[in-house]
Amino acid sequence: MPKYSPLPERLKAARLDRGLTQQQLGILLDMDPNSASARMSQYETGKHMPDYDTMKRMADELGVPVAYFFCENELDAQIIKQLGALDDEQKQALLAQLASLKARTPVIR
Amino acid sequence: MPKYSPLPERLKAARLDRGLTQQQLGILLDMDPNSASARMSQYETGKHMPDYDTMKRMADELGVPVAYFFCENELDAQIIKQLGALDDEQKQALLAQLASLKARTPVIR
DNA sequence: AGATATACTAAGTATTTCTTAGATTTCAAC
DNA sequence: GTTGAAATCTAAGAAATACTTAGTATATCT
Repeated sequence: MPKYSPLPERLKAARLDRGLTQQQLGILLDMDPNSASARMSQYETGKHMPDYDTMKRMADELGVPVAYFFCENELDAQIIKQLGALDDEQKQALLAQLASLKARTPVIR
Repeated sequence: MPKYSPLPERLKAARLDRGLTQQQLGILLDMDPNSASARMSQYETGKHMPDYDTMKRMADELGVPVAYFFCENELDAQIIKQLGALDDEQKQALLAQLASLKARTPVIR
């Protein structure tokens, strides 16, 4: 029974970017230090799924949006990760651009 | 005990966009018709959280990425929903634009 | 008011995650 | 290539959560 979710690979990538061990990250998320390692491993191997509150703490600690964990391909993942760096004004401009984009390619002026 | 997640409001918005009742959507997702209504209601009221496989079927049926359910504000939600309409080439261009964007506002040329 | 469609909820059952206690893997130093 | 330590992983019972059932509540017609 292969219960797929993209979270394991996204979580691992974001954790390694920060140079943290599974246990270190778990402890930063206020997990019991005795179970932090096991839990984080279960998440990264896809054995178990964290609840939303845990995902939110992970995301905040790792500097990505929660939505990042649910991107099924690397391209979407990179884009959504970059979104976190934009302010609302920039997001508004981007949205307007996307809305008006039906066949054109976005470019920087 | 307020266990927040953005999924309920996103799910409801996407479902209503499609003009479906909770039960209709549940049945489209292959749920037992006898429990489809109760389950969908529990998701939309935030009582329970669906597993990934269920979220994936919801997303496909409603025409949004799974990541859409995890956007905490309307702006991010709209942007991520629009992302689904882009092909890989357009996404690559967008990513390049975001990567080089540190203070500038994106525009269409 | 009555009928119907839609949404919601309590409670028990079923299923999943979390904790515990270790086993396995990785890897640097010797 | 063996040792030791750090990191990751895993089985199984305890704890928590979702799913099913059966029904209640709410809204909208006629």
